[in-house]
Parts: sequence; structure tokens; C-alpha cells
Amino acid sequence: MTADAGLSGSQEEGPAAIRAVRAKWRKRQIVAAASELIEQHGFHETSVNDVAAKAGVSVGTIYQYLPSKEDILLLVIIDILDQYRERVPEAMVGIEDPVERLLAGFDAYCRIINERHSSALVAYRESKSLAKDALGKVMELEIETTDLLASCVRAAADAGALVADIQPSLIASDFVMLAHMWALKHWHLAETLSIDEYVESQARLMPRGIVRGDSLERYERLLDGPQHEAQAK
Amino acid sequence: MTADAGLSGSQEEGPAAIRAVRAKWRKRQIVAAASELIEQHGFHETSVNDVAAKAGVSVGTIYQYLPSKEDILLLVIIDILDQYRERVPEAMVGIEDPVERLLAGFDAYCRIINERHSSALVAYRESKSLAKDALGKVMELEIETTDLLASCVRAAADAGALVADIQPSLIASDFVMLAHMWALKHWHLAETLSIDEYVESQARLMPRGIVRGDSLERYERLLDGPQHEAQAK
Amino acid sequence: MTADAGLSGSQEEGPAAIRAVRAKWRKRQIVAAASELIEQHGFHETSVNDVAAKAGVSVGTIYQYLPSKEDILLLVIIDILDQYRERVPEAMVGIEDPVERLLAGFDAYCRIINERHSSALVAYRESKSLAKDALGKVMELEIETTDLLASCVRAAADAGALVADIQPSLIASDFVMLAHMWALKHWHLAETLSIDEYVESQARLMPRGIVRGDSLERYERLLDGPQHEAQAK
Amino acid sequence: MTADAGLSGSQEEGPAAIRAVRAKWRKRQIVAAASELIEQHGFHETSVNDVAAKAGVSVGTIYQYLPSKEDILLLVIIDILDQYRERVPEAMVGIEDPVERLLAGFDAYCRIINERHSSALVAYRESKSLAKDALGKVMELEIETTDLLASCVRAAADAGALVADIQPSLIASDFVMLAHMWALKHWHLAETLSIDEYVESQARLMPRGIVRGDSLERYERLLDGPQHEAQAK
DNA sequence: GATGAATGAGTTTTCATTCAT
DNA sequence: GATGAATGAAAACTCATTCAT
Repeated sequence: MTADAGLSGSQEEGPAAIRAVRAKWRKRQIVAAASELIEQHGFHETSVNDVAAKAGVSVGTIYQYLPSKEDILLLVIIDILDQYRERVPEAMVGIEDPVERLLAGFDAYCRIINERHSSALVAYRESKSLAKDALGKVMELEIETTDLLASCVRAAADAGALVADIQPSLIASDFVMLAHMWALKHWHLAETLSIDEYVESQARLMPRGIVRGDSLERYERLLDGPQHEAQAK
Repeated sequence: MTADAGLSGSQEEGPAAIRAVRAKWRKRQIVAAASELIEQHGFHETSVNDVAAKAGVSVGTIYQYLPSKEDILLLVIIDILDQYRERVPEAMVGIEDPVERLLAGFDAYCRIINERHSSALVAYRESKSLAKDALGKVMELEIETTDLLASCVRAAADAGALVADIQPSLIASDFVMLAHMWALKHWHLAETLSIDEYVESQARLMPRGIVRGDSLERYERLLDGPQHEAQAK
Repeated sequence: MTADAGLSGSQEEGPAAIRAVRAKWRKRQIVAAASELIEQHGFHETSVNDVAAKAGVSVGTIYQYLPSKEDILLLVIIDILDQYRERVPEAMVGIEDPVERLLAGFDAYCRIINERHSSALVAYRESKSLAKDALGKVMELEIETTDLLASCVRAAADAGALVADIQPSLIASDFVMLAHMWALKHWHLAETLSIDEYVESQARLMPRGIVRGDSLERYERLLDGPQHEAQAK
Repeated sequence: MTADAGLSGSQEEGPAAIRAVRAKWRKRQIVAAASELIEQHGFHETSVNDVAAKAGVSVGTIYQYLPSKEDILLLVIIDILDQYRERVPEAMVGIEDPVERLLAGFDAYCRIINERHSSALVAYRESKSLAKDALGKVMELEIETTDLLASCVRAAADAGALVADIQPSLIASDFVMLAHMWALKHWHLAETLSIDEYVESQARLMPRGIVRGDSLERYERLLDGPQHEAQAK
């Protein structure tokens, strides 16, 4: 508690606070520019000068806020992973049935990726360029994201709603993979499918694959949802 | 980027034939060295000199047979894609039932990826570094591989064995994605699953998701195969 | 490069006087911080930001009082040269005999260097980084310092106490050089000699080398002073 | 012994030998250019591109033979130290009397420095820019050179020719320092002295300071050599 | 007067590519 | 055909200096 605690708002104050806010703003500026460029051309093909130009700042400014080019990449990757961590749980909140919750989470996951599919790609493609410990952090966050869905799977399994012969953690990974797939194979899938169709299709396939026959009818509504014509491509 | 960038030669005679054979041999030498290095360190972290040293030739020799560094990458990527094109059909040959054929293809796909999961990763990670037309060629080959499985799905659908609302090409892509997943998430999956367990699990999940209830019993043998305990991780 | 780059001010009054005193204080602050850093890491390895941080001021403040980084260096160098100019004459005052006066000056010279041997080194090492005219000023001050001793030598020569075949100015330079040597070769000499032993040894050697045989006995007391064992290293 | 030992000259042969010779030649080229530039402008003011331009090669070539800019400096410094190690002993060979030998060594030392006084300066000024172990190597070489003279002093002392209270290693250091002085104070000394006069003066001063009175006459020839007028500057 | 964020020229270093041998 | 020394454009990063607050 500082002497002028009575004057302070909810957070801190003074130069340190100003600096913190500015740093946040600058980093956002830099990450936004970097995201776009890296998504488009790849990490190695994007120079720090390019990022600076795109962000409308000087190289010097970038290095004032981020110690190395690698840290730019790390921020870009963490940025999208943070989206998952924020918005996926948000979409699942208040849904009782674990399978429905799982599908709601999957839906949210896919939507985020649809909005920022090139960012999602960056996370896949360029993680290799990170140093050991940064890579470790990214992996941790990825596992954390998978666990958002894994907990639903486990809840459903505990409720006896799932087939017994597939690991819950693998099922969760499958869902995550299929969400990422929208980014990874976007160039191919988007030719014939909208994101809505994609999510629906996967959201019909997966429950059939994992829910026990005797529980399936409970989800019939989901599985027969607003059917699109299955175009035989 | 040459049109015939592959490792395959034709069977003429005379000096031209000699040249062709030599070229094939050299390219193999170079690709073998490059694969290993790129898988381990990434494309941009691997220099042409490194490749030359590893291959036991001079840089000059590399440039005699490949016009640019990018072409080395293209060859490495095509190398693994060729594996798919060769060995997946091989595994499916002679199997009548389309679903069984599909699963045999999936199994083969996963085995190849298990053997060379870092090569498979390279195809994902580094494709971005290819020029437009080379990338196009890679995509073509990828589609070709997917189509190997898609034809089975279509056959099964035509035979009325599948649920009505699926899109065969998407299902094929799902299978391909789940095969690739063994490479992409190997760092995580391999902690709790062997390749056998992985393939079996996915080969149980997917048919349940797509085969019509009344046809399912036909595949019971497959679906209940040598069951591993589903460890709740 | 200002003409009056030194730390000394004049004694006016009013706002100008205030400014002058402040300038003096600020410069002292800056030079103190810079000295320490430059001595330790060298001029080029020391950034203006480092100096600012060490001095507890902002870079802006430094540039308010000194027009360039080079001027910081100039001040640091002048600082030690000013020490010589102040304290060497102080040590010689009141000593009649020119040879004794010379040795007293040499002794003082060595003591200053012993106290601040890294500053003394800076003057040697980093002078090159000064612009022409600043370098000129430093050389001037160095000559001035040498002249402090040269006048004694000349007095002794005029009194006929010295051998005739060596230039007095060279003798003075030799003394200065041997004083500086304690800084330049400190890493080596300090292993086997204390500053006291060093000064005594040189103060025995030099007179024997320059005083005429028939005058030598006058200085026997000096030459046989509190002898330390001559360790054959 | 290789199979073709009969064909080989005195050294090795083949590509390795060619490379070795080329490397030596290139390094000489680079060091020559770097010496000149560093002597003139200082190490930090000299860019690798400057060196390349001066040497008439590309930057790439420099880095093919030297792993970093620092190594260029190290080579420049070692180059002059090697001169001392070669030519000083050469000058002393065959001289019986230890004092005469010492003076011959000192003379050679001074001549080398006179020829390359700016190189000698570089060794002083820029050593600080070397990394720990490189600096260690330089110090070692410096000590080695000093020891060349120290052994003469010790021989003279053992023969009873010197005053009792001297430390041979310090005397040797004094000689070395006075040789270096010709480089360090060249800007000042060269105004009034030629190198010949300088060496003679010091070679008169020092023996008087260390040789016992009863042995001095033996060196009268040296001490009264081709006397120059001692100009009172 | 004091601050320190912003600037961008300049530095070291790498590496794909060429070409004389 | 094979070699590998030479090239130089381009990249990441630093830091003296400025100027709006």
C-alpha cells in the first residue's frame, strides 16, 4: 500500500503503470503485424525490419519491447493459444451434459481457428524455431487446451456414456486435431465445405464413434441436426 | 524448379542413360542427407554446405543436380509422399470389402508415418518454404494420397454400408489427418500409446462413426480386435 | 567539443552562476559513473545508457550537459590528468634539491596512479577515440604533466649534477613512463612488488643512471634507503 | 609415411597442404590490411567491411579464414609479439657478456618497435577487446619476451656485475617498457630524437643505473659511444 | 530542467550460389 | 563431372542521439 493509496484506482499508478500499459500496447502492435507477415510468408522469410515497417514503428522500438526475434514468434503463438484458453471454456460454461459440453467446446475451438486459421498454422509450423524452454511453454499450453476438452470426455466416460475401449485422452486429442485440421487442410477443405458444415459433420461423426449405443439416442437431436446435403464430391 | 524433380528415371540408353542413372544416384544421396538434417534441425537451420558434408559431396555437385536449395526440400517432401503413394495401395490390394480396405490403407499410412515421423513433419512444417508451383505439386500428391482412401469410402457409401449424411472426401481427409496426427502429436501421444494401440483405437472409433448400425456387426471382428485396456490417463 | 570541457567553474552570480554550479555537479556525477564503467569495460563497451543508469540520471540529462559520448571520455581523461597537475606540484613544494624534488614528484605521480590505475589506463587506451582537437588538448596536458618533472631535471642539469649526454626532457619522460608503467604492467608487476617497493626500486635506479659520479654521494641516503631484500625472482 | 613418400618434398602434399598455404597467405593479407586500419583508426572504429575492402577481398572470405572480428585483432597483436620473439633472440645470439647481450636485445626490441610502432600501439590499446583466453595468450607472449631480457640481467647479476639491490625481473620490465615507450610517446619523442639517439640514450642511462661501479669501466666504450649533443630542449 | 521512448544508421555475421581449376 | 574458395546481399541486433512531454 503506497501513501497515496486513496488516490489510486483499481490498479497501480505512476510511471510504472504507464510503462506497463504502453508495453502492452506496443507488444500488441508488434504481434499483430508479425502475425500477418509470418502467417503469409513464414517466420524465416519475415525479417524484423518487415515487421517494424508493417507495425509502423522502427526496429529499435521492437527491440525495446522484445529481446529477440524469437520472442516475437513466441508471442504470436501464445496469442492464439490464449484465445483457446479463454473462449473455449466460455462456450462450455453452464452446459450440464458432458457430451454436449464437449461438442460446444469443439465448436468454439473450430470457430476460433476459422477466424484465425493462419495464426493457428503458425503455431504448428514455426514452433520448431523456438528455443527449448519456449517450446516447452508452448507445449504446456497446448496440453492445457486439450485438457479443456479432455475433462468433458472423462466426465462422460465416468457417467458410463462412452465406449470403454478408447482412451479418453486420445479422444480429446482427436477432437483438438480435427479442430486444427480446419487450419491445416483449409486450402483443401474450404473448397467444398463451409465452417458450419465442417463442424456439423465432425460433430456428428465423433459422437457416433465414441458414445455407447444405448446412450446414443439421447443425442439424436444433435446427430440429425440441420442436415446439409451430403455432396458426393 | 524442374518439372521432373522426382527421383525416378527413365530407361533410355547411351550417354544420356548414364547421365540419368548418375543423376538418380546423386539425388538419392543428397535427399538422404538432407532428410536427416532437415528433420532434425529444420529447413532454414540446415545449410547447403551441411547437406553436402553429410552427403559426402561438394556443394558444387549438389548444384549440378538441383538448381536451388528449395529443390532439395521439394525432393525430401516428395520422397515421403511417394512412400504413401507406393505402400498404401500395396496394403489395400486384394481386399474386397471397402471398409476393410479403408482400414488396411489407414493402417499402412500410420505405419509409414511411424517409421518416418520426422519426415512427415517436414512435409507439414516446411512446405511453406516452397515456391508456388512446387507447393502446387505437393498439394496434388497429397490429394492423390487422400483419394486412395476416399475411393474406399465412396465404394462403401455406394454399397449402402455408411450412414447417409457423410461426405466421403471429408471422411478420407479425417483418416489422413489422424494418420498424420501420429507425427504431429507424437511428442504427446507416444507417452501413453504404442503405434499399435494408436492405430487400433482410431480404427475402432472411425468405423463406428460412419458405418450404418445394421452393417456394423459385419465389422465386429475388427472393432473388438486384440483389445488393450483403455487406461484412463 | 566545448573549449572549457573541464569540471572547473567560475564564480559569477545570478542565474548564470546557478547554472554553472549545477553543470559542475552534473558533470562530476556523470564522470564518476563513466570512469568506473569505462575503466572496467572499456569505452566502446560502455553505452551512454549504462552511464546514465549508473549515475542515476536519464540519458537526456547527460546530453544536456555534454554534447556527445566522446565528451564524457574527454572529461574522464582530463579528470586524472588534473590529478597529476594538482598533486604532483603539491608534493614537490618546498624541496630545495632538484634531484630530491624530482624523486618526490615521481613518488607522488606513482601514488596517484596506484590509487587510480584503471583511470590511468583509460587515458592510454581510449585517447584514440577522441577527435583531433580533443586529443590535442589531452596531449597538451600530458606534456604539462611531464614538464612538472622536466623542470627539476633541468634545474639539476643546470647545477651540473647530471651526466651531460642525456636530454633532460627524455629523462623526465622516462620518469613519467616508469610511473605509468605501474598502471600499464600492473597485472604483472603487482604479483611480486608492492607500490612502495616499486617506487623505491625505480627511485634508486634512475638517479644512479643520471647523476654524475661526483654528485652521487650526496644522494647516498636516498639510494640506500629502507632497503627491501632483492628477491631474485 | 604415405605410399608416395618418394615424391613428396620436405613438407606434406596434396589438397590439405594447398589449403594450409592458402590459409596462411589469406590470413597475412587480412592481418596486413587490418593492422593498418586498426593502427590508424582503432579496433572499434574499423569495421570488418573496411578490412575486407582494404585487403581486396570480400567479407565472406575473411570469415572463411577467421571466425570472428576479434580473431583478426588477436592475429594482429600476435604478429608483432612474434616479431619480438624472433628477432630479439637473433640479435643476442653469440654475444658473451650479459650486459652487452642485454643491450643488444634492447636495441633490437626498439628497432622492431620503430619499424612498426603503430602495431605496437595496437597491442597496448586494444588488448582489452580480447576475450579472457585470448588475452591470456597475449600476456603469456609478453612475459616470454620480457624473459628474453630478464635472463641476461640474471646472468649479469650472477656474475656479480650488478649492484646488489635490484630485482632482475623488474629491470627487464623497465627495458621492455622503455622500448615500448618509443611507440607510446612517439608523437612526443620523435620531435626531438631519432631512434638512434633514443636507443643510445637509454642504453647509456640504464647500465649506469644497474652496473656496479667497479664493472662500469668495462662498458665505457658502450656508454661513451658516438655521442650526440644533448640538446636542452 | 529532466525524462526516457523512439529512431535508424551501422555493425557483425551467415549462407545460397557461382565459377575457375 | 567434381570441387570448394570466393562472393556479397541480407539478416538480427545495438546504441548514440533527439525531442515531445
